[in-house]
Formats: sequence, structure tokens, C-alpha cells
Amino acid sequence: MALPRAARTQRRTRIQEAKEEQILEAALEVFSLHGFRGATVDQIAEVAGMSKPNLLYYFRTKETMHRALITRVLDTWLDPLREFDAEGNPVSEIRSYIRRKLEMARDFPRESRLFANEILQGAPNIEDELKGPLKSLVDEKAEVIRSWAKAGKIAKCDPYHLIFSIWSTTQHYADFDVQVRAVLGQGQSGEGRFEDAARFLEQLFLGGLNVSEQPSEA
Amino acid sequence: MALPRAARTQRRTRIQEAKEEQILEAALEVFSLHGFRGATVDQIAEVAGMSKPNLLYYFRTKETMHRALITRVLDTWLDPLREFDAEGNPVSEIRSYIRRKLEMARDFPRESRLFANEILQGAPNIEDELKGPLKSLVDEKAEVIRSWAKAGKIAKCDPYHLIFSIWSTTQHYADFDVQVRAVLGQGQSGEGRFEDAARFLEQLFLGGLNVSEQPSEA
DNA sequence: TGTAATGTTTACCAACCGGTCAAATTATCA
DNA sequence: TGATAATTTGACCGGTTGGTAAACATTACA
Repeated sequence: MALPRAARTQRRTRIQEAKEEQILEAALEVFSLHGFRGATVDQIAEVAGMSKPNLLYYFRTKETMHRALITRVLDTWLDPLREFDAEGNPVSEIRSYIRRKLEMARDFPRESRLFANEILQGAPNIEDELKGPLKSLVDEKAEVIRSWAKAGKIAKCDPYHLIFSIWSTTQHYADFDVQVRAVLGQGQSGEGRFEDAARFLEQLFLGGLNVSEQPSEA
Repeated sequence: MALPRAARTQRRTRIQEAKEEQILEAALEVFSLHGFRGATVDQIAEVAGMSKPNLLYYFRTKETMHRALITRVLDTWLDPLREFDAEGNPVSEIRSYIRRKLEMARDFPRESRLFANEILQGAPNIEDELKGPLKSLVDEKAEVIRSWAKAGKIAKCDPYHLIFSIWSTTQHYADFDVQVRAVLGQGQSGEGRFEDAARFLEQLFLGGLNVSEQPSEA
């Protein structure tokens, strides 16, 4: 038996790279729909178009696969927040952030659901990453928002809860898609859904944070 | 063998009522944490403090148990929206609704997570209830909100997305509790969490909807 | 080309899953 | 009390699960 991917030192074969990609794509599909415990290796293997032992040759356990998927997705998932620019115009920065998050909910709903499943079930595998890299990034951007409020550029508000509310409102359209569609009915379940949401959320957040509404010294 | 609960016609024994309560309580604990497919009957039986066959004497299948739990919780879960009063003052009605929803997220996080799990995984068992009773109730309240906007009492906005945003922001504190705690750190993870959230959300929604900000004819 | 490393498959296993069964125990009430 | 109905239990079953062993096929490369 050859050494599987876990034992590789430097170079990765073309075939390794392709297969691992193929597997993680299938794993995303299945994990995001059923959660960790609800997903089966057989199912992932079938979606990936390979036999179960072949899959387990690249990822020795179900958990290895899940962890690899989570860490990769978490990284790209935080990109919109990283782009948050302290030097930019507060109003347009917040507006862009909302828009980008909403686009991600529209274009990458599986990634959003993968996280939602993980967090919902107590985040047994990624608690460290939440308390580490995620918290650091949020702390940094919260400080930016606080400075904007202090300078009177936006209304004073708790920056952490502002970020939470942007996360929750935007990701809602990915995670609770079934409910949103059910409530809106067939008429508005099509494409216009996200445009309406974007318009509403812009009004909500820019209205709620507008400094004309709330003088910097209340 | 006696007839189990499914065959009862009218009267329920004290012992039946107590045991079924005991089982649903345990089922809520386990289903809300692991989802339907991730939860095991053995686990629920253990939490309920009884043997698996004994549990299955009251609920013949895992799905029966899950369905009973869902329908019961869905009913109480929608209470805050039902209290939404068309005759009341728009601003205080919306404020009360947010406060009640936030209190439910604080006091009944397991119920919130049960739904989140269900919706997230495609709501295979409750799609009908979403498209029926839930949609009807939301349609009714959306019409109320629209009439308030038309009368110039609040800013014009899409009432459906307003409701979605209230749901998502409040339930976030139950469903994503682990993440919220991780980001806020140990300092603010205690009790003050929900009070800060309430203050922020009130500012956000009442600011975003205030008619002084957005004349009824823009 | 030859051969060693890499990749793939078939057959299989022990543990666990939801659910059944019949026997044993307990509550009900004439 | 005694008989009948309701409840509880241990043993068990077929199917599924995550994972393994080893033979087989393919690729990389000297």
C-alpha cells in the first residue's frame, strides 16, 4: 500500500489535487444539506463519483474531510469583512459590506449552510478558530466602526451587534431559503428576491445608522 | 400486549401524559442539538431516563416523535407574531415584537434551534405548515405593516423583508449562540448580552423605519 | 522497458441504527 | 382479592455505518 495524502511531504500529484477538489465539492454538497452526523461517507463518495475506499484513500476519516472543508470555507467566507476599509467612507463601506454578504448568500448558499449547521450543533470542531482568527478580525473591524461613531460619521451603536445583525440578515436568505420561499410564495420566489432584500437592508441599516437621526452627543 | 398511545380514543392516563411530556422534553434536547438524522433514539431514551422499547411504546417511530415535537413548538413559536396588533401604535408594536422575539431566543433557545435545524435541512417534514398556516399569518401581518406605511406612520418598506430581518436578527442569538459568545469573549458573554442586543436592535429598526427619515412620498 | 510508487477496487468487518417481540412487571378496578 | 389491562424490560433482528485488508491496475520515471 502506498502512503495516502496525509503522509505527503511536499509535492502533490495532479491527480491528488483534482481528486481532493472533487471530494471536497461533493462533501460540501452533502454536509451542507445533512450536517456532519447526518451525512454518510457512501453518499459523499457517490456524489463525488468514486468508490468509498477510494475516497478514504485521500481523506482517511469522515472527520478529516469535514475539518479540511470547514477551514477552507471559513477563510473565503470572511473575505468580505477583511475588505472593510477603515479609510473609506463609512456609509459606502457598510453598504458594500451588506451587498457583498448578500451576494455570497445568493451565490454560495451551501457554504453558508455548512457553517450554520456547524455552529448550530455547537461547533465542536471549530471552536478554536472562532475564538482565534474570527474574533481577532471582528475585534479589529469593530474598533473601526467605533472610531467612525466617535467621529460623528455614523450614529453611536454597539459595533459587535451591528456586525451580528448584518451577518444574520444576509445569511438568512441562504440558511432559511426554504422558509423564505414558502412565505413569499411562487410569485416572488424567483430572482427578484435578493434585489428586494438588498433594497430593504440598505434602507434599514443606513436609516438606522444615519447620523442625522442620532446626533453624536445624544 | 396493550394498545400503545396511537390507538387511544379519548382518555389519557396520568402516566401517559407524564411520560409523553418527559419524552418530548428529551427529544427537544437531542433533536435541537443534532438535527433529525443526527439524533438517535437511544440517546433520547437515555436523556428521558427510560429504555428504548419503553419510549417506542409511546411514540412508535422516531419520525412520529419528531413530528409531534415540531407541530407543538411551531404553534407557540408564532405567538409573538399573532400578538402583533393592527390597532396599536406602529412604533410600539414593532418594538414589542422585537423584544418578545429576543426574549424567546434567550429563554427557549432549543426551540429556536430545532426549527433552524429543520429549515436548514430543507424542512422535509413541515413544508406544508410553512406554506399554509405560517404564510397566511405572515401575509396578514404584512398587510398591516403595509397599511401603516401607506398612512405615513412608518417609512415605506417591504413588509416581508422587514419580518425576515426581525426573525433573523433575534433568532441569531439562539441559533448562533456559540459564535456570539466566542466573538464577544468571556467578558460580555454573561447576562448583558441580550440587553445590549435589545438596545441595538431597537435603535436599528426604529431608526431605519422612522418616518421623519423617509417621507411617505419620497 | 522495467520497476517502484501511486491509485483503485472487491470483499469484508465490527459497531451502531431503528424497530420488534414475547415475557415480566405493575397499575386498575369490579 | 383476583383478573384484566397498561406498562416496562432484555434479547434480538436486518440494514446501515465508518473504516480496513489486500489484491489489482495505473502512472511516473530511471
